[in-house]
Amino acid sequence: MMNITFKQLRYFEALTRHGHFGRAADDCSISQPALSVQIKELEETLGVVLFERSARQVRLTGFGQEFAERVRDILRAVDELGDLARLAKDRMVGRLRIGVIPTVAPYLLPTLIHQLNAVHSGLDVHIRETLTQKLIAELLEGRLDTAIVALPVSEPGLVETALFEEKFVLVRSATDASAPVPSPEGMREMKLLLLEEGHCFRDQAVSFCNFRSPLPRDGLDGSSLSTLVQMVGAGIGVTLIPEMAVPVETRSAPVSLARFQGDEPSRTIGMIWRKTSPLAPRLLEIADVVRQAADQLRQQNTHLLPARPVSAA
Amino acid sequence: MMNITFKQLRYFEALTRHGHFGRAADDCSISQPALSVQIKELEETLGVVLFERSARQVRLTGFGQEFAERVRDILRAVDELGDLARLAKDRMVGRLRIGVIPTVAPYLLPTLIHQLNAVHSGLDVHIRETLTQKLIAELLEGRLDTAIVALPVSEPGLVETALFEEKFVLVRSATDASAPVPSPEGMREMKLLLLEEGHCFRDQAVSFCNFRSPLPRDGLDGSSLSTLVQMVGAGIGVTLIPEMAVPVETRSAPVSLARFQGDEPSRTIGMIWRKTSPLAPRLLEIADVVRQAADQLRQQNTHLLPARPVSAA
DNA sequence: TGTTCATCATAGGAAAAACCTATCGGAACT
DNA sequence: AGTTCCGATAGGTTTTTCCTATGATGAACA
Repeated sequence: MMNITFKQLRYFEALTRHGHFGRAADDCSISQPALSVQIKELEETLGVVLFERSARQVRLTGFGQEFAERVRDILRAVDELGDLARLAKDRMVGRLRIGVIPTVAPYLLPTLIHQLNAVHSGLDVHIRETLTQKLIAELLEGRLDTAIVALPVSEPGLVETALFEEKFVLVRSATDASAPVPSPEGMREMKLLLLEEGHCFRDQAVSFCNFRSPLPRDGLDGSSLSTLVQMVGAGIGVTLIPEMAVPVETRSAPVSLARFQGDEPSRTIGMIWRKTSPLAPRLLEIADVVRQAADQLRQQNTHLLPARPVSAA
Repeated sequence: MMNITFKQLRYFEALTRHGHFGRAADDCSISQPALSVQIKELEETLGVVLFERSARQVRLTGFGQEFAERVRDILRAVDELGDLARLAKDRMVGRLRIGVIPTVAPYLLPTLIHQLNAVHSGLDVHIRETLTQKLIAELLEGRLDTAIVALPVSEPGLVETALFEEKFVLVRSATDASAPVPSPEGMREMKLLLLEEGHCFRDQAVSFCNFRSPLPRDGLDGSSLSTLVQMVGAGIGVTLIPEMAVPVETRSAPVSLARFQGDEPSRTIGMIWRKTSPLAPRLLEIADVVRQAADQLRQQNTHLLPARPVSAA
């Protein structure tokens, strides 16, 4: 036997309102016979008569009344589906799950979240802070919509877009403030404090110093940039941090900052998401917001950063 | 633009369950392309992408998840419509509004309601007791499903079916118990107590006695059979009541009963409903139940009724 | 690195459903 | 009786849905 269709319920509802086949049909912009047939088919499908037709009027049966109440609820729910979609289409709406690496999150997020709320109010932002590898895994599993990491990630299945570049600065004990800035090679002679394994920033720092073989483990890896800077302030060694971390991390420790000469070390921060993500257009907009947030941060912080020494050239 | 259809929602729901176009299509007993097309059409109607398709898996988007929850609710509600109808079809169910005239209601209803509950449990019986004219009006307005009245009513738009016939018996003061039973003509010499205007039973009594002109109003019309019998017991006059009323009404008054000789007065009680009523088949069943109830009443009461005097013939 | 496999999308024609115009039939009003 | 109103029915047309066949793409495999 036939199935109940949505049209039938719409026609049924119109007929309950008008109590008249012709007028209900007009209301539905179809001919009267079309409506008659659909109502009849609905009744046959149900096996129950919904209307009592007399020459004078069309009236709901007892069952029809009960039926009509439920139908109204259903039609309203379906209309709401459309509304929901229309809203989701216009303003960006719903959950947006963003992953961020630990060496970026604490510095970028306050500004970023503020901007996101301003530009896309109604967006429900969820943040996940963890290492790049986990972010990529969660992204691929569909548990994140996008992630902010250091590029490149070169993961097939993901696309990446650059957001900004950030240079690394040298953090030394305050007492070393006037000492010459070492070259990358010179760094090898110094006690360089690094983040734990798994942080991409660790690898970036190591790569800059051209260490060839695995570093001797000395048990001094820090779990955050904050820890590293505190250790430097205690005179244990030197470290690198990204520009963006400067205002937050160097405020409360007796350290001095220095830029490198020549090619300064740096990394590119970017956004990644699944190639197949239907959010892609939205994510491009989000990426713009992130760029603006980073710009804003940079401008606020310029005065805190050390001037770049003029190269000897 | 297209409208959302139930098919689309059904297909959508299947796809959320299987996460695989081919298997979902199987589940819906259609081909994979048919399902693909419908899902795509749904997405286009909404203007929102519901699924993220990758080579490995088909996953709901954030919006899709929200959408899916609502869709599930809607589909369940639609299925319940079918269930509701199936129930209504099988056992007789829902409201049944019965009107009954006052000279029948008090005697028939206790037994009838009991029987109805026994035979059609789940039937929600509403009773309305009032005069025939009002019953007919309410029936025509659709505020009653059927009525139990004295036939004929001869109302175009209504059909009638006979239920049972009931004879009228004479109620006299207990002191008149051995007096001869008067003929219809003899009744005219006696003080006959009647119900108020509007009761069909009044007209039936008057008609039996062959009164030609309007009766002189003497302010003694009773509002119920019970009142009339009490008045008879007080020696004010005589009256007629239907057999069915005997057990209830003559228990507590000093009156005697007598049957008439020759053609006993009587009336036919029947059921009426709108010609157009879709309940007609059900009402025929109900009518049978009423007949059974009346039979049962008659059997219970035989011993209380006076024997019919042998005609002089 | 090319091949195969799995999976979803697209195309074109066929089947089914929905619709429209015209007409019938019954009830009510004149 | 004639007329009007209104819903049901019939026949043919348009629209929608579906199926088979095939394309396209990315993943797994050799």
